[in-house]
Amino acid sequence: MKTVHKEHTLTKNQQIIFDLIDKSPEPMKAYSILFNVQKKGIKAPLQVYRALDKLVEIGKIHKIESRNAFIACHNSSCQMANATAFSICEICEKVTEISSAGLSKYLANFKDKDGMKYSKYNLEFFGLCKKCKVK
Amino acid sequence: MKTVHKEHTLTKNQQIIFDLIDKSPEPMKAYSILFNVQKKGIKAPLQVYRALDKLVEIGKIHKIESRNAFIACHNSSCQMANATAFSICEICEKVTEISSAGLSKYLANFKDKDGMKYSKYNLEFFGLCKKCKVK
DNA sequence: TTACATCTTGTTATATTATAACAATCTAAA
DNA sequence: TTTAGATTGTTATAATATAACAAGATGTAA
Repeated sequence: MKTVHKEHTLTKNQQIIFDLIDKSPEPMKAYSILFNVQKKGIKAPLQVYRALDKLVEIGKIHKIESRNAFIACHNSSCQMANATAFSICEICEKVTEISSAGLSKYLANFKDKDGMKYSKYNLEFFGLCKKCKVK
Repeated sequence: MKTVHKEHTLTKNQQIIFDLIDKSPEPMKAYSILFNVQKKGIKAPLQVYRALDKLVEIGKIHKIESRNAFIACHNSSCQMANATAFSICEICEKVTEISSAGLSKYLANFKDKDGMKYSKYNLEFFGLCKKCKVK
């Protein structure tokens, strides 16, 4: 029941909700998650939001801010919690996490006009996915 | 009453709401905007959201997705509507629009692993602003 | 000018997303 | 085994956003 690393130990609710998001082919919204886990005893929005907050915090999932939806992290789990990039299809709403060493290096080293650096960022690209482009 | 370019002509509600946001030193939330324009006859959330939608569409304002708040565009107005970058202070919540030719060039030319390019994106950097860093 | 299409408005109601507050329970480590 | 801290369950409510529809304004073309 326990994993080796404490930082990855999920509580029951967290595990249930993570499993659901992880299996979903698309980002899930909080109340859709709630609906799906009610049969497992999670009945209230707060129970969902608390688990989501924690999962985001430890990097197991990410929030797609422009969609108010959540997806599981597949970039060697939890390392990318503070530096995320996604592509979002404006037609089918497919979301893909971008893992590009070049991009993350560029952004982590970016200095604004005051010379300030930022190790934490969220980038959302919008366009058409391959499938929708063809149509 | 009319400006030279039709695409910049604002309706009464749009103008009232844009002026308010433009004067604000910080991003404004929809219901705070509503509260502030009620004395000018804008009484319902939908009137605010409709104006906001239009102002975002034509690039006069931007939405800070992670904060559900809106700020006026100061990058030669409306040209940056589809390619936005901001720095956000995690303590005082100060938000600054980043206008960096290098950054926008890099992101506009970024290709994902499928070779796909995206002309539209939103980037939010998080950190501490100068003032909050000192404290 | 008139008539039409389109856009914008005003309004009520409601949907969706998220948090406050607090008592009870569980868990990990001393 | 006790105690501090995290997590849970629960009710209520706050904050953000859209649906639906009637009425009014505006541009344009005959």
